[in-house]
Order: sequence, then C-alpha cells, then structure tokens
Amino acid sequence: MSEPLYKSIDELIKQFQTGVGKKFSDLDINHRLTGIGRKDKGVLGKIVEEGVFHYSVNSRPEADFANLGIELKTSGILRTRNGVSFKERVPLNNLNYRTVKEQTFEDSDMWHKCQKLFFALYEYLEGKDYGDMSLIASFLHKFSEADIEVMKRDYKIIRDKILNGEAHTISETDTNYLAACTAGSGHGKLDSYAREVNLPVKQRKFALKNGYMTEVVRRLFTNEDIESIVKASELKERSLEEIILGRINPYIGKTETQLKEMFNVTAKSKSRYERYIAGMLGVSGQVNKTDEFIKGGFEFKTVRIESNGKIEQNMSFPYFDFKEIVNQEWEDSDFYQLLAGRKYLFAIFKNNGQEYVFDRIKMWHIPDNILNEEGYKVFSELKNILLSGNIVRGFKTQKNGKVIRLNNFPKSASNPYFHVRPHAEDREDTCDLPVPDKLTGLTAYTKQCFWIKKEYILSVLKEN
DNA sequence: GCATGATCATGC
DNA sequence: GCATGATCATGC
Repeated sequence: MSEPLYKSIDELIKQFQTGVGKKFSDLDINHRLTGIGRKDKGVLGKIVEEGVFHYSVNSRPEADFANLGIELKTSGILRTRNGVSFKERVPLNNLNYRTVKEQTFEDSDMWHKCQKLFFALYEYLEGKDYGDMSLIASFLHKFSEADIEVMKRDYKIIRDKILNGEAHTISETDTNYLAACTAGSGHGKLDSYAREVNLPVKQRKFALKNGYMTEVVRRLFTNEDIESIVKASELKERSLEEIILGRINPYIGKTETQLKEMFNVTAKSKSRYERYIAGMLGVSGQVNKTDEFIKGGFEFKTVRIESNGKIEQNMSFPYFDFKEIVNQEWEDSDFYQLLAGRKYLFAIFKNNGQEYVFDRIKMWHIPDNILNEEGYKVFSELKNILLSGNIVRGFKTQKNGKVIRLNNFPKSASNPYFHVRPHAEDREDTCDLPVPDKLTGLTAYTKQCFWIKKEYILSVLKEN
C-alpha cells in the first residue's frame, strides 16, 4: 500500500462506490473485526481506509487525502420513525490546550484538517455486530457560511475558557455545532495540561455535534423543506442565542389575545403556543424542525404557569417503542438522546387570571447527574418490567362502568424527576411488547412516554 | 390536591 | 393514519 491515489474528488467518490452495499466483514482485509475488535467502532474507519480506499492507516496531522484537502470520516446513521439521524457526534482532532491557546479558528489545526470532510456512511443496526453492517452512501461536506460563523463562535467560547484559566469547566453544552467532547477512557481522563495549570482539565476532542450532522444528513436523504431562522450576515454580529432571544423578547408581556391576532392563529389548537413562538421567529413550519434548532440541539417546549404559581401538567415527550427500548443501552436510548446535550428553550406563559401572557424564555439543559442517575434508574426499571412481562398489575372499575388497567410502569411517586405514563390517542393506540403481558396475555400495550415532573420544571424556572 | 390512566385536536 | 403537543377525568 502507498500514499493516497486519488487525484480528484470524482475519483474518490467512484472508488467509494465500489464499497457501497458491502458489509464490513467483506471489506475487513486485515481481520480487524475478529475477536475483541468485533464491537469496536473505532476500527470501522480503518477498514474503509484499507478495504475501500486501499491505503494504509495513519494518524498524520494533515487530512487523509492530503492532496485534495479532504478528511475521511466513517459514521453510522440510524433510521427511526423520526427520520434519519447520525448515531453520534463526529470526532475531529484532539484538542491540544497549548496550541488552541495560540490559534484562532482560522489557523487552528482543527480547521486546517477538517474543513472538507468526506463521509462514508453505514447504517447502524441495533444489536448486530459491526461486521454485519454495510456501507450505504457517501457525501462530501463543506460548511456553509452561516455554519462557519456559528463554529467560529463555538471555537472562541472553548478557547476563551482556556485563556481564562477555566479549561476544566469546558462542557459540550457550552457550544452549538462544534463541541469539545471528552476523550479517553471513562470520559474523565485528565490531560497532561491539567498538571501544567493545576486544574482537573480533561482530555478532549473537537467534534461536530450529533444534531449538526443529523440536519446535514436529513437534507441529503429527504425532500423535507428545512427552514432557516437566521442569515450568515446576522451571525457575524451576534450569536444564535442572542438572535433567537432578540426576536422573541419584544413580545414579552403580550397576551394570548394579542398574540393570536399578531400571528393570525385562530384555532384552539393545543399547539398554538408553539405557533406564537414560530411567528416571533418568523418561521412558518415547526420551530423544532428548523435548521438551527436541529443543528444546535435546541428544543422548544411550552410551559404554562397558572395564576396560583403552579404548573398544572407534567411535560411529555414522544412515545417510545417497547421492543426497541429493551435492546437499547442507556446512552443510545431515545430518552437519553432527547435530553443529553440538548438545550431546552422553555417558552413560559403565565395565567394572569383571565388569560395566558407570554412571560419569558428560559434556556435550560439537564444536569448530567440527574439524567445519568435518576433518568437511568427510571429507564432501567422500565426495561426490567418490559422484559419480565409483569406489566398489568390489576384492574379497577370506575363508577361509570369503565374498566381501567393498572400497570407497573415507573410511577410519579417513585421518582422526583421522571415517570412513565401513557401518550397515545386512546387506550387502543398501542405498540408491540417484547414479552406478552403475564396477567392479560396482551402482546401490545398503550403507547407510553417519559414525562418530566412539573415540580422539577417549576424548580428549574426558579433558578437564578 | 395530586397521581394515574386516558384521551383530545391539530397538522403533516 | 398517526405523531405530537397538550389536556382531561377519576378517585384516593
């Protein structure tokens, strides 16, 4: 094997095509997937380099196809009922704290190496060995002008923390598209820089966030019209968050009657609060489906506070698939993905006694320990119940004669943050069970979802 | 008053 | 037809 042999992007794409449809086990010419390598996603990139592009594995600082300035990334994508998404963030190069201190975005090693990325995509199949998964497509990714503006800001946030002696406080949630994620064993390994500054600075890598890549691949795979909220020129002046809040803040204090008229919302739709915010942002479709929200991992949610200062309803999420959930590891689960690293925009509406008034936006992300301790508990409990088949606990006949089913899913009373409750059109709106219910023999059960408790949401709103 | 199970209304 | 965001209704 020798140096890269591809003189043009076309040649590169043509060569990749010879691998499309092939399983990793067929491309694995150096038997990297035997034994312990069977479960190691790190070897997939090497297999593509050797088995598809026929060059030897290296870890040089320049891009993989140096003559073309193209870096190769091998990534898994998922197909779910919500559409296609990237399985995880895309790691770029290591974050060298000493050199980042010296480098602006434009002259950073990261940008030099990664401004053109060639993605080799495979479809990730839950529960299967990597050898059984196949390459399905490729694309060359170049960053748009607007993307680069957001990434510049992200880079600056990370760099400023290092310059200010706060490198140990870097978190993935600090930034929107470009992240500094932990690297090394157990996500807690200290960098050699830690000794130099005498702070617990972790080993990190630059990475493109999962949401960013998901939006990119959605544009590629679907014909969905994805709306943008901001222009590249605006991003030169202000951050994404500043622009979003800048559009919304003028409407603080407006009553529902006023908002309805302003944004021509006539229906009693339960999604009308979302329509008001869409109007404020100037988008016609769903706020959560815009380019910037998907890329930046922003998630819009309405919170209504009653005149007594309380929240009446818990916060729901999309229903989960019983069969899928029992096969999912915690960090791959929909529930984890929905909360981890997401930045929630709570649009708060307060009841003034007559109607709801738009109060403010609260940006929030879930603390790691609550998700990984309490969330994990509820998730594991749910998984055990589904696998045991002990779902229905009994029945209750109401006065009107209706028989209600009582279940064993994690209850509100058992956890201060999360619980599991139905989220369906009605009781007959069901999803297949992995194990039939022992008491009733039911093979499908009313769709359920995770709910965040309203008391917890209220406590979050009271922070600061 | 709250926990729990069930269901509504819209829009894609 | 059904996913989603949201709300209702009973009874302890």
